[in-house]
Parts: sequence; structure tokens; C-alpha cells
Amino acid sequence: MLPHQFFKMLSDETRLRCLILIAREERVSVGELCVALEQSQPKISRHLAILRQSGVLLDQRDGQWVFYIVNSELPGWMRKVIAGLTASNCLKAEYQQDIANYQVAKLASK
Amino acid sequence: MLPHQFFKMLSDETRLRCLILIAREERVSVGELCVALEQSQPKISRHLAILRQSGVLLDQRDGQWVFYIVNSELPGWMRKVIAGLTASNCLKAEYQQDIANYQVAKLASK
DNA sequence: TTAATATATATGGATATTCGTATATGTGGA
DNA sequence: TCCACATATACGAATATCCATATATATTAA
Repeated sequence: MLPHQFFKMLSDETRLRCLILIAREERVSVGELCVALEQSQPKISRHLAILRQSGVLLDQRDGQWVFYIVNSELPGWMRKVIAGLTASNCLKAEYQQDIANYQVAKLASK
Repeated sequence: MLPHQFFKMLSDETRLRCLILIAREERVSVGELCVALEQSQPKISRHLAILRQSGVLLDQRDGQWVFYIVNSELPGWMRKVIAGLTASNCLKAEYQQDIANYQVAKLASK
């Protein structure tokens, strides 16, 4: 994937928020992403499909659930960009809420 | 500027190639960019305007010429992304040609 | 002032992106 | 098998993006 194509993946706010949360939490299901980002299921699913088809994310089915992870075989320059995004000193307040929502949902489901 | 808005700037190949060349060469004129990227003047100018309006680039008029530079006051996370792009171990072959074209044009104009 | 050069912008059409809604597919339990 | 739940995809409309072309603006020199 050429750099500008990778950046196009990150140019949509919903996709970027999905990627940041997955990169931080390692493994997140579609439903958890819907709750964390407060977005509809088809919207989340469509953006995850784009990230999956481009090879940035991988999916793992577990029963009725599908979890997404960051592809560990991404080129170094892509991993650096993602690492820069998840570095806490870089995290915009806009995305902190997603993490908080995810953690609340995670606790509640136990 | 939010991260996804910055990435949208980088999601167009022409804009990305302009930015990489300017970041590497410090200060490049519109005409030099047209020669280096082998693209029309209005096309280059339009993409530079987008990068200028977003604050990523600054322009400096020098006689009939207008030179563009990377804004030195960009937030650290943006500078890191740009630095990652210009790191030689990251440069795609696709963009090496732009640099070669620029250097040839630079030498020929002396 | 006029012409030449360099750069910027306007216009309209082609294409791409995104979304909400509806529906399809896959899974597990009764 | 039938149903409920989780996820994926299809469809059409609204909007955004990108381009080629034409034209406007700015600067310099004659």
C-alpha cells in the first residue's frame, strides 16, 4: 500500500477512532466499537470492512462475535504512524471518550 | 487541526509528493514542483493552496516566484509523521524520482 | 504602459465518499 | 427447525473531491 492510500484510511474520523481504540486495546469486537464510538452498527461495520480489505486490520470470529486486531505484519512506517496516534501524549480529548466508553462497557459486561 | 483532517491532507498523492519534496528540500517554488512532479501548474497550485490554507505549509514570495516551506510551528505529532515520510529508509521509489527531477532542474538553472 | 513570466483561482463535469435504511448472512440455543 | 443476536452488505441520495480548461492577478523588464 502506498503512503497516500494508507493516509486515506486514516482520513475518516470514524475509521481513525476505530483504529486508535483497537491499537490501544489490542482486540475489540464490532459491538464494543459501536458502544465506544456511539455509532450505528452498519456504519462501524462498513468502516471496519475498509480497514480489513486494505490489510490494516485482521478479523477473528469468536462465536457470534467478530473481533478486530491490528495486522502485526504492517510495514514499519505504518506501525510508527499508528504508535504515534496511540501515544497518550498525542491522544486528542476527542478520542479519550471512546476509551472511557469502552472501559465502562467492558466492566459492565463482567 | 484534528488528526483525521491532517491525514486527509496527506491522502492525495500529489499533495503528499509536494509535502515530501518540500520537507526534504526545505524551500521549493511552484515551478520547481511542477517540473519535479511532472504535473500542470494549476494542479500543483491548487494542492499547495489546500496545504497552505490548512496551515501545513507557508508561502514566501520572492519576486515572481512563490516558495513553499513546511510550517515550523506544527504540533509535534504532525512533525513526526512528516519526518517519518522523509526518512530515506521510508521513501518509496515512486517519490525518489521527484527528488531526482528536482535536483536536475536545480542544477540546470544555475 | 505593454509584454512576458509566474502563480492563483473560477467553473463545470466526472468520479468517489459517506451515510441511513433495509436486508442478508452467520452463529448458538431452545 | 425456529428464533434471537451479532455482523455484513446492498442501495440510493447527498456531498465531497479532483481534474482540465480558461482566466485572473502579481511581478519584472523593456
